[in-house]
Amino acid sequence: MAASGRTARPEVIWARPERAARGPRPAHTRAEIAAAAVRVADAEGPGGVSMRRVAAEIGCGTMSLYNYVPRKEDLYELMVDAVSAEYDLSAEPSGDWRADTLALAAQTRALMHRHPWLPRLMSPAHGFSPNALRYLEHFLWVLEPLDVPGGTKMELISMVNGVVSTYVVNELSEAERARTSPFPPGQEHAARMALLARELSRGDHPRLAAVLGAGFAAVDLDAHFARALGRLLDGFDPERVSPPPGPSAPPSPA
Amino acid sequence: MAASGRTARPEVIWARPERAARGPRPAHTRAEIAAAAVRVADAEGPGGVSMRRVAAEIGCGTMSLYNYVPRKEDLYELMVDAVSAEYDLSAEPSGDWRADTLALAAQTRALMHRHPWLPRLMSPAHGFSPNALRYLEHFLWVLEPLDVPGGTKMELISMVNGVVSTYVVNELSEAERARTSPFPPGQEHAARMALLARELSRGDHPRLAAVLGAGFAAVDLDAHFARALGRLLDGFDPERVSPPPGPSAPPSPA
DNA sequence: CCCCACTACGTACGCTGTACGTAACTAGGA
DNA sequence: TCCTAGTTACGTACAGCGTACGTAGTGGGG
Repeated sequence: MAASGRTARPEVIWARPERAARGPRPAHTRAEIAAAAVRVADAEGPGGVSMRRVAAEIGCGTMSLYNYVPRKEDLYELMVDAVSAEYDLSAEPSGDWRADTLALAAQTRALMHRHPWLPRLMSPAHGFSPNALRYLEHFLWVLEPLDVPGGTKMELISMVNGVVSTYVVNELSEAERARTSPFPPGQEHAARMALLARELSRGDHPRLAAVLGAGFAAVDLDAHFARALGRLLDGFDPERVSPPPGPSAPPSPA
Repeated sequence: MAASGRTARPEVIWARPERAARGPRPAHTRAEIAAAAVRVADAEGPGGVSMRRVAAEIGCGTMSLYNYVPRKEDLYELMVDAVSAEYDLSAEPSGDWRADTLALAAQTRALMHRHPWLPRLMSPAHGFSPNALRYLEHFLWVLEPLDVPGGTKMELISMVNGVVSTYVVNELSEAERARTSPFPPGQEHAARMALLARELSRGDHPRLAAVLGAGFAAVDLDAHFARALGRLLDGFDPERVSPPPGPSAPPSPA
């Protein structure tokens, strides 16, 4: 009795069988739908992904989509899993967990460059899609030479992905803004920079003015990225970090 | 001629004067509007923040809000700046940049706990609101004892905030999901965990099964947080990291 | 063979951001 | 002092959204 019928299914989409046992064969597949949604998001940004738009893309009525995807959130989950299939995990770990981790991070970065909506649509609430499992398993394989507890490895994976995500979002924010903004490209950014310069010239924020005035540009993004991640990994490497004086965080006795 | 009238202003909201020179005095202030929006977001989640809802909250017509906030995006910017005012930056840096940075990160974490919508609404495209400048300036002050170039300090700030954001999003994801989900609390999470267990018992993903099977729970979140951030800072500390063998990232010659 | 679960899809509802028109008001210039 | 131009306030309207629901039609298991 409780919550029967067509509504109120707390199910995870991965628990639903792709093909039902009884009825006529569905006209589309999950992969097809996910690919269509990814195509739309790539072309028009995440805001362009609507149930109507995706349904039109695969050539079916809007509400038919709900036979495959109970809620829009699940469509997002399908999309994230679909692009996660683009990871090339064919190579065996080299034994150098640091280099392999950097390579995985570079793949994630490239993935997010190909699909700029990924950071926004990826959520820890999704977690554990088929390709996410594949990825995690491979990452743990890569980390096997690293001599730390399993929980710490998960922590490392989470932080690496967080840092990569943060980095890419920063990296792409201006481009994405330019795409979204209804104004001539660069105009908004120019306005922001002019305002910032005016604000900094007021004399408050002297340290910020010094740092920003020293010149933004001419940074090698790839090297920057590798360096930032390298720093993070340094913190996890028991062979590189000198043993902490205190237990963990406190640098000196109180 | 070009784009005159009431539309097409590429202006940043912080460049608009709060009170116009000519017309009647506005009935509300920016701070009042931002506070109302924050109140709504705190109570009903970021999805509850609509122009109509906020307008009703301050007791004015929907379209009147557009006199203060040209686009909804700007309302978000106001909200982020408003809660950024909650940073307590009154204490002078202690000279121990590590401890001070951890304290700032703890403030950010607490801020995000108070306002769980913050990570989602905060965007690098906003950047440089008044309170963001205050925060950055103070952070750079804290980092003055750290002997690295200014650009590296900005990198550190960005990465610390990215890691904190990632950490808190992970930390709060289940709670947020429970608030959003139309199903009984915990039911969805339980479904996900059951599916995960079933999937892991299939025998693929042996490493993941080993790590996750070793027990999730009973972790001290605060210690976890401090440890993760401490690791990150280790990577920036020239006194703690042994000098890298190669130029930067590559661990050994090819 | 037949039944019924399942697919497909049109309609409709409540919600969103916001463009636009109009009326009231107020401060600066004549 | 009055006039006028710019601003505030706000109702109406439109396009688009997610999705609940009703209704045909279809095809595989008992």
